[in-house]
Order: sequence, then C-alpha cells, then structure tokens
Amino acid sequence: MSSSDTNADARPVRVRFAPSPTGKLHVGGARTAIYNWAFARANHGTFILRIDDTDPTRSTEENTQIILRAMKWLGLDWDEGPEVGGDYGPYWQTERLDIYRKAAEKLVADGKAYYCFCTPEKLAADKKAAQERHDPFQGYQRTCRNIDPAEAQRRVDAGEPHTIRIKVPLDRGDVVVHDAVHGDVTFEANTLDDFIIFRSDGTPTYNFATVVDDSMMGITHVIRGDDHLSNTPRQIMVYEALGAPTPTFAHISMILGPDGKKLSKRHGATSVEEYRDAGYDSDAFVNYLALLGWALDGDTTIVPRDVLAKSFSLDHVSKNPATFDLKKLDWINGQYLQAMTDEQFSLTQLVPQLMAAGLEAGADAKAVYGAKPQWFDLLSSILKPRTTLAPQVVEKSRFLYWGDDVQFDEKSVNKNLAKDGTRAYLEAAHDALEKVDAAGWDAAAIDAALEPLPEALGTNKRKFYGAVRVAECGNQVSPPLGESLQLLGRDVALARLQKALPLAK
RNA sequence: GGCCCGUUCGUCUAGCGGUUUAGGACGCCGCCCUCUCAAGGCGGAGAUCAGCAGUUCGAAUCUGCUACGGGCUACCA
Repeated sequence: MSSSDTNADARPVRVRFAPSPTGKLHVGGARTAIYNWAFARANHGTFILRIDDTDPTRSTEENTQIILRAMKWLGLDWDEGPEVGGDYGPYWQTERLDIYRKAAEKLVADGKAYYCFCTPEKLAADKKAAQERHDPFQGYQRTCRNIDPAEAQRRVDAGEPHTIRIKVPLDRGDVVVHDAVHGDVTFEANTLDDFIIFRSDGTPTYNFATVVDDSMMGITHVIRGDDHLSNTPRQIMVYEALGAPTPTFAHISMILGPDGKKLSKRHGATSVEEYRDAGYDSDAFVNYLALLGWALDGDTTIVPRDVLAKSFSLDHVSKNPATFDLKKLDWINGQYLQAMTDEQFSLTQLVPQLMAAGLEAGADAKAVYGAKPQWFDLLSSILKPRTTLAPQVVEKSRFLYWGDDVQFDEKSVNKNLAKDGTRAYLEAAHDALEKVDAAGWDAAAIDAALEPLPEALGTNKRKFYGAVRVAECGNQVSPPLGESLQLLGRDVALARLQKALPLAK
C-alpha cells in the first residue's frame, strides 16, 4: 500500500531538463534533453530548462552559456527558463536558496522533518557498528528524531551546528516508484532512513532541492538518467512530506562507449559542441541520439525532428544501456545531406566549409553563395552523394581552385598518365573540347564531345577517362568529369590538358 | 555487505504467450549500375533471444535462481 499513488497524469504535461553547469553538455545529457523536449511537444506540454547550479565550486557561468548554446544548436527550444523567463522562476537553483530554506523550515514546523545534531564522527561510528553486527539497516539510527522540538529549537538558536533530516513515517510501507520505462519498481520500507535534506552549512541537498523545484514548478513527468532510480524512493518521501503530488518517473539508461564502459573522453568526442564543430548536421545528430534508446517502430531509422515531436512516447524507450556508434551517426548524417536541395547543401554545408578552408572569402555564406549560385549548386549536386560529413567537401573541391596549375598526385600520374598512348588521349580530348564553344560549355556537351573518343582511339573508357581525369583534376579519383570540367570553365579545362602533355607519353 | 536496475545478430533495435524458419537499420561481404570515387538498387553472412529450472498444450515473451554488467547506499549531483 503506497500513498505515492497520487498520480500527476491528469495535469497538463510539464517536463524539465535540469543540467548542472559543471561541464559542457554531454551526449548523454543531450539525449535526456531531447527526450524531455520531444515528450513535451508530443503531449502539447511545457518544456522547462532549469540550471541546477547548487554546486558552487564546480558550476560556472561559462558552462551555463555553453549549455544554452548547445541546446539552441540542437534546436531544443524551451518554454520556460533562462532568457525566456516564465511564471515559475527563478530557473537557477542558486537563486532559489530562500525557497528551499523556507520549505525545510516548514517541514520542521509541521513535524515532517527535524533538526539533527549528530556529528559526522558519530554518524561514521554508528555506520561502522551497524556493519559489524551485519544489521540489514545501515542508515541513520534516528538518534535526534525524538528530541523535543522546543529543546531542538533552543539548541539551534544557540548556534549549535545542525542538519535537517526528513522524518520518514515509521509505518510507511514499501515505496513503489511508477516508472514509465521500467514499470513499477518496489523498494522495501526498511531501506529508507531519515536522510539529510539540509546541510549544516545551510544549503539543501540534491534530493531535497530538486523535489522542491519539481513540485513547485508543477513537473508532471521526471525524465532523467538511470542513476537516479535508486534515489527516487527518497525523493518520493519528500513529495509526501511536502504534500505534493508525485510525478510520473521515466529513468533512461546511460550511453556507453564502444568498449561497453560508460562513454567518456577516452572514447573520443563526448560533448555536443565537438560534434557541431566536426560538421555534423544538428537534425541528423538529434535523430541519431533519439534513436539511441528509443524506436518509432521496428523499421524507421530516419525520424525528422517534427516527426519526433509528434510521435515520441515513453513506452518505446528501452531499458538497457546503448552503445554509441559513430558509424551509424555518420550514415544518418549522410542521409540528411542527401535529402537537402542543392541550395540548402550549398548554404549550410559547402560554402561554410570552403570559407573555413580559405578557398572562398566573403562576408558570410549567403553572400558568397549569392555571387555564383548556379556554380555552387552544380558543385553541390555532384558532391552531395559523396559526403557524409561536411568537411569532406573541402578536399573534393580543392582541384577547382588551382587555376591552370594542377597539383598532381604522383601515384595517380604514374598509374594513369605516364602510360603509352596517353598523349594522344589528351590531344584528342583537347581537340574535341575546343569544338565546344563557350556558350554551350556544360556537362552534357562536354560528355557528348568526349564520348566517341575512346573507341576512335582504340582504347577503353577506363584508360581514356583516367588519363583525362588526372590531367584535369590531378587525381585518379574525382567527381564526375563532365560536371568537373563545366565548373572549371572552358579556358582552364583546355589549358590543363595542354599543361599535362609533358607528363603523358 | 544491503537494496535496485539491466542482459534479443559486432552495434541500435522490433517483438508485449501461438501469426517467428526471431523482423528492420548501421557495419561487413557479393552482385548490378558505372569513366574513377560515391550515391542508389538487389542479395548474403550474422542472434540456439545471458545460463539453468519452472508455469503452460505452447515462452524471446510469465515466475524463480545463477552469472555477468551497472546504479544507489554521502552534510555529491
């Protein structure tokens, strides 16, 4: 029999993501944020961002900004929180210290909590003794629970160091946590002790502060990491002492590295911003993370943000930990790139990368693109299927920026150009291309001009195009030749054939 | 030590007692397309559903135990 059955489901959905600004936003945290966001959107609820900065030594303003930036990059807009405000603020725990203090004092006044004067030394000794007699209950021995309230207050007023402990009802039965992903999880009553909710330094403990916040902010569903499941019965004790309804919980598993250990720097990039900087598309990244522990159904892999925001549901979240797989992330990224129009690809992938590499210069991507949109779109059309990650376009485009001074790849030259008969190939190609006039210089015309040559020269396509390709692009691997020459322009294309003659035989 | 969670192809997962010769996706292999590299299409290998014992006419699906992995057990979050 549990009185934690006060179900919150009837209330309008309000969820929160409450990161600690003690570091950057990690992929695990990002996934928790995504699930909260998607759950709120799918249920027409409210998504709240709260900064849990109660650890003054490790929390920094800089980290907060990094987290906000990461949230924006991920496209996870919040309805209440930093920058947007809301009716349930403040949204920084350090600004809520008074609220916690008052809540704790009220619990004491109501007889739901009490002052404890036990020293750390005594607590350690009690614990050791419990261990030695193999007592199944190793929690706090409730030493101060029965001190007369007036007496306790007198000692507090006299300045005696004290903490505040929750008074767990002795007749409290087993606590069952209603978890949306794990089902009902039962904790035996005798494993609960009167834990500390307020430290002797006057700050609240995590298990108290979050519950005060979550209840005051009307949070209906607490979606968070697995590591909090064991803490949940304690938190339920606080909800009950506060007389607040218990939310529905959803504990999601953690993300592992390829070796099955918890994902860490050891495994490579762990923070959201590293993935952004590596050139991943944020939609693809969100898609991948969402799939790490959740499935729309058994068959769908590409789940765009709007579908996620419509179809996300907690009962499709898996219980077991998931291994982060970079290969699949890359594949999904490639899928998102393929789905872009040439213009989108130019604006968001191609031009920014070419600018970062110093191949193009201008005020911004839009301005650079605007100078020759058809040229970039054509380049995008041939590069798009060849890229899974944005920065890859740089090396594939480089040959376009050499003028008539081609940087030859030695191996490619040896294998394709320095072979008997190639001189005739280049000359034939030059003659044929010269007949294509400047006005009609496009991939179709170029391909048409070259197409009959291999047979006429008594060779095969592989050898012929191989030689021309290396002469034009410097490498035996390049985008399709017709488009490449169109992008190069007639003058440069012809000049390159001429200049490569000495390398041919 | 005590309490709690987890375990389906290498990886992410579908599966909620019979429709399962366990489905899909990434990766891998092969074929097709093809002037290179991709993209795309088609096909293949790959999981005795952690193990054991039960319940049942019937179990990946329910129960118990064991193993392995993880979490909590703090005046950390």
